[in-house]
Amino acid sequence: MKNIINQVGEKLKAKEYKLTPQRQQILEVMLENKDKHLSAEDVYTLVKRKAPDVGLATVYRTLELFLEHDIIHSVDFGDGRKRYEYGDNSDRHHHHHAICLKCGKILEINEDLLEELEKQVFKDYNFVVIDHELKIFGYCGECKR
Amino acid sequence: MKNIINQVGEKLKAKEYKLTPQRQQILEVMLENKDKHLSAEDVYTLVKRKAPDVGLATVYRTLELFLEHDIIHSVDFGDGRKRYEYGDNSDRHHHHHAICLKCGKILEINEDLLEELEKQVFKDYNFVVIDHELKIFGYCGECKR
DNA sequence: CTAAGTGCAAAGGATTTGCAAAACA
DNA sequence: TGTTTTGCAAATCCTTTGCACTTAG
Repeated sequence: MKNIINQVGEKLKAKEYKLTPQRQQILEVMLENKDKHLSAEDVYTLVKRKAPDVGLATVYRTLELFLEHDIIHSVDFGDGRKRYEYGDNSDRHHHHHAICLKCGKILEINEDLLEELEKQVFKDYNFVVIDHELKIFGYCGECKR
Repeated sequence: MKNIINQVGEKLKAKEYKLTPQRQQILEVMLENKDKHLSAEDVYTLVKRKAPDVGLATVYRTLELFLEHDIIHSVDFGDGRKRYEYGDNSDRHHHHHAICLKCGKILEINEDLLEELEKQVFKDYNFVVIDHELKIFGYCGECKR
């Protein structure tokens, strides 16, 4: 993980940004929670545990910065807040979410099931697909009866 | 259209709700803009033209009511506000959006391209699909070069 | 040293809510 | 008449911004 932090540090430095302790802590939190979908508030709470002095505004500003540099990406489950995940957008192309309507659990669907569909959209609508975002709603194994 | 308004009126009355003039105006606006994706503010502006006295809160409350009764449904393009369309959720199942990254135009993709995918998600993840929502990002015919 | 980054508190935008007045059934 | 519904304004929630202070490089 140290490795990744350094890599990201280089990535930022290359673009005239500083890798401050706050940014590093926020990055660590994102790395430690790769599988979660953290809201800004969640990140704030987690970072506070390591560094009680960080401000919420810094968290927002840092997430925005990471977003611009494709260090993280954001998803929106329609619950009124953005959620963030470590990893760049190219991952997202092959990574969708199934949201359980009963327990709220979110499954990662890690296949790209939409290649065929993209071709079809191009053919039928003359629309060049760059990215897509798919949310699936239903019942997970535990909640269906 | 009168027809549809009456139908919806019955639908509401059957459930102990009243079809007030305000609600009727809001419904008319939704019907006159089937193809658009109106925000609450948009609806408010349009309704004001017919009935200058309606309040924004009433618009929000009415949209919420219509949503609960499957008269309209909502979509979220991630721009920080909900958007509303006439038609119930069963339409949505066969109705997706392609969003142009350059001009912002939104194309309706009116095919269900995801039947196969639903089967696969059930098989691979033991997840019963009730609904899905697909957003496609890219360049429309006019904007691609 | 000095531009970039920070924390705080205040501002912002979308949506919700409390409440007294108004209106449907 | 008795609930519902309304309009208004205030409140709320998430996010952004202004500003004086601090810090990384």
